[in-house]
Amino acid sequence: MLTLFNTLTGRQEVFEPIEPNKVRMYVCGVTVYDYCHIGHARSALVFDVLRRHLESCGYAVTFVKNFTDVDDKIIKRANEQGVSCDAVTAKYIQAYHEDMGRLGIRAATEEPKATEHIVDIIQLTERLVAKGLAYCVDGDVYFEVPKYPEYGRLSKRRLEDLQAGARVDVDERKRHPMDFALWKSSKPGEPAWESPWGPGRPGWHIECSAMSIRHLGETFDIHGGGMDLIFPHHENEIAQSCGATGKDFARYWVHNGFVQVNQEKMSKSLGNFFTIREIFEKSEWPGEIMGEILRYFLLSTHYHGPLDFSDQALKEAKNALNGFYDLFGRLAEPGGDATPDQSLSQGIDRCRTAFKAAMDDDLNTPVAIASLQGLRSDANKLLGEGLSSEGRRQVREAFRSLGHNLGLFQLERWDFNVRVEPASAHLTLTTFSPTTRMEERLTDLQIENKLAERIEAKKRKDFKRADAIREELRTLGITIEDKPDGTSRWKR
RNA sequence: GGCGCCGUACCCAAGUGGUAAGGGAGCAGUCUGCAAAACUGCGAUGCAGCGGUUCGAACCCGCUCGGCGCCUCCA
Repeated sequence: MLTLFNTLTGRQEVFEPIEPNKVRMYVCGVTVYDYCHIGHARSALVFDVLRRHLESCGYAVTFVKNFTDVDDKIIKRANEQGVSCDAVTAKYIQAYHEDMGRLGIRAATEEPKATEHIVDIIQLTERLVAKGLAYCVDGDVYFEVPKYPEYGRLSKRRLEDLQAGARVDVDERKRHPMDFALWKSSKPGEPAWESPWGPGRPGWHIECSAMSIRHLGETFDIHGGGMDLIFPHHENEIAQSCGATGKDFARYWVHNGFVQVNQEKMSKSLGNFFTIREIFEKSEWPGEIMGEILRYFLLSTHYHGPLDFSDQALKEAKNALNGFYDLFGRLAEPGGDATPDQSLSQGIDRCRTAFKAAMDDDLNTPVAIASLQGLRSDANKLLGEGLSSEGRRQVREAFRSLGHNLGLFQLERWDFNVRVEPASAHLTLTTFSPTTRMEERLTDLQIENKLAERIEAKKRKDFKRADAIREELRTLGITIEDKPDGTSRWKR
């Protein structure tokens, strides 16, 4: 039984979908005017994992994640670069898919764009005007916040408190300082669509209301996004949607915590943010592995809390992952013919049960990972006692199927232990220097040949030569492990 | 000024009333020609501090200290 922390009620609640066996979920995506940073990655990953878990619980999940492709920042960026807004948004939407794809984040069921829903947005705005909840001034349309008495319910704020803290110059044409734009008249050169109020473009909040209603209906199950969206964005979405439909909007509101650097929120103004592609580009590990490391790192903390990003944290994630793939490597080697031990199936069952319980408990991924570590430990012990081929297959399969819920353990091969120089251990925005360049790497065949030579040397008891070969490979980032039967295995 | 979050061992991190999961790093041992990996053992008498409630608190209440976020675009 899945429970989720619901921001709306401020407590963890049992999840019950509106329609049995079906879940409709909307998550606020990104404004496409720049490359995504690791904070975007965390949010995308959290909801990717939520979706995977819902599916593993047997729900048919309709997952909608939008792109905001009309916005002040996009216009600014287009002007700076002397290109059209379309060019800007197309570029960063593609980059989004590339970056998230490298993290193993699956595409949503629907990924609507604001510009494709102008009609829906205008119609929703008209409904609000007709109901007297919105008004038009000089071609702009504003939502009149005091007309919606529930305003502040999600963010637990009172209208009076908000006014006291207002630090922004208030547009005098607005009836109330907190009123927000549904529709903005366009200046010359800006993207514009015809509307009952003249040429203009949508405000930020209205698009999510329009798109979620279009794709999921007026009331749906889960609405998610980063913590910073609670106010004002989600608060405004609720006001618009409920105001227009008179019905409940989303039933469960799920928000993920921030990625921080040195205990501070990553932000452009502080200059302490890392884009996803920069992390991949500067990584000393191959892309597939870096993706899994990042994923493991991002899931090693509960989604609701803050998460500090650092070079060391990444390295710890990588070390932890090494242990798993080390095991998988051994599991891939042939074992005996015996029927798998009973303790094996008990170990796997124990892990499955613990894993499910952790995920059901508000997506407690750190505990879910701990359950996998427990199975790793069990499997290593069984391996020491001589696990059969069938047993090995079963263990690997358990890791693969459970790991699938987190997007982990799907790789066939894991070239790890690429050497890292201590000097590059500080991730100061520009470091991440690879020690072993790809072109310097030995091919598998070259390594096998070296290994064969070393085994010969060992047979001759020429340990000096054997050690020299091992040292030679070690400097190239290859680690050799001798097995009891006289043969060796290697890894990067 | 208002609203809210956080503070658990060297590091990361679970735990929301019943006596501190897990991982990483470290140390010791087993194994090994030597290693590596694996396995075994060691590691918070205490959960920022001080009070209070309770048979019992990291968990509840109060105060203090420290850090952070939101109230403006923001995952």
